[in-house]
Amino acid sequence: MPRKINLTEKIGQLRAFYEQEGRAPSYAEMAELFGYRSKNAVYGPVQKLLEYGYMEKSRNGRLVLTTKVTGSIKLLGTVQAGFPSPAEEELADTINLDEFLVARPEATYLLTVSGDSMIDAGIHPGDIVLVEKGGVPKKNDIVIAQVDGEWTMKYFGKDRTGVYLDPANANYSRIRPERSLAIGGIVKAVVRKY
Amino acid sequence: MPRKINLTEKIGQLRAFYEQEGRAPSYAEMAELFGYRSKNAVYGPVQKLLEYGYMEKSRNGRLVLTTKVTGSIKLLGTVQAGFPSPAEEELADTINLDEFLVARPEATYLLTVSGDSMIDAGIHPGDIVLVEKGGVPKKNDIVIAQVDGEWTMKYFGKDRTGVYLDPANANYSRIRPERSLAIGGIVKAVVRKY
DNA sequence: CTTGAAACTGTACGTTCGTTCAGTTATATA
DNA sequence: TATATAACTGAACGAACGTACAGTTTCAAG
Repeated sequence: MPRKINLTEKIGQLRAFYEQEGRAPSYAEMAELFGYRSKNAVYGPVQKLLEYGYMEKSRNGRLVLTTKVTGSIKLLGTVQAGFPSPAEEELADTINLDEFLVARPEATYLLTVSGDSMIDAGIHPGDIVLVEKGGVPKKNDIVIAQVDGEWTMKYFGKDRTGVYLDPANANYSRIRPERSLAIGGIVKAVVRKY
Repeated sequence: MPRKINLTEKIGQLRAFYEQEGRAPSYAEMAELFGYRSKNAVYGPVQKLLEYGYMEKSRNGRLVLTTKVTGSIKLLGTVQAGFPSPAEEELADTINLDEFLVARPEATYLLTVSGDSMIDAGIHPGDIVLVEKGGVPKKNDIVIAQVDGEWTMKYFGKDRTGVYLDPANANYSRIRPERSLAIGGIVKAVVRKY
């Protein structure tokens, strides 16, 4: 039987290297990083890392680290089921919030929320919304819209009469555009920072 | 007077390269990317890009792109003031949500919220919270805590009697740990994806 | 038009890159 | 203990790398 190679440890070392250098190590650097005396020795582990999606090969043969290594947030397997104990450490992939939240980077921008018209949807003043331009809004999507010249954030809706916009706040009421309606984008995510 | 070089265009080209290759281009690749016939010609622009923080030099002389290029969300200058028109395009740096939200990557993990005990704070079931371990909670911080053996998310508080935990839901009431209290972490951000 | 400064070209050099190959070492199973 | 298998070493190769330098082109100010 072949010897066992500890991938988890190497992933941690790659993570440390990336945090310092901002790039993937070369084969020679990996040899040093992993404690080999020959850079040829890393070909095995690299093959495994490629297979499991921790790195990819760029067009010129150079290696590139993926989100599973470069992401900044640990993804704990037990998160969903219960709360992980603070003692629980080690391994686990990392995730990148951008890739998680942003589908079309070139069409996405941020807005800081002002006003409380969507507060019953859990969107508070000061929150940040990720808005994606160019899509076609469906019923109950939250949209950024310019109604009769004024920008607002509302639930999108449509019926026989036409398009309407609903607030998520009992103090405001449904809006029906009289002259013009422009959709600035669809709200894809809300972020609140404490 | 020297000729003017268009940095904005080059940043866009770098962004496109990074999106495809997942790494920074070499000097030769930059020459091709920017339309120069000599890779020496890129030294000027690179100097500017370094100066303005769009790239950095790694230890071995290789270039590394920064968040301003690799980030996935456009940062529009006019966001705060009004809503940007969908037509508005071009330039502007990009931002990376991870760097924006996560201060200590090695101590941060994600939790999916279950239950409605924090709903009045705009934290709904299914939302994702970023939890940072190891800090000392202050009054009104939202914490993940294990009280008498059970994990909950609550507002943290302290008075003469000791530590207490407040829900953000009128249907629940203040909790005072009777036997044990363990702080699993402090909630640093809330993310909701639609 | 003249001129000077910067942008740009083309070439060269030593280093590091990814890759290959022959040979050695280590270890789990028989 | 013997042995097969994979891990690992060390050396070699052409290609690509970052850097340096001398020379040419470009363009705006005088």
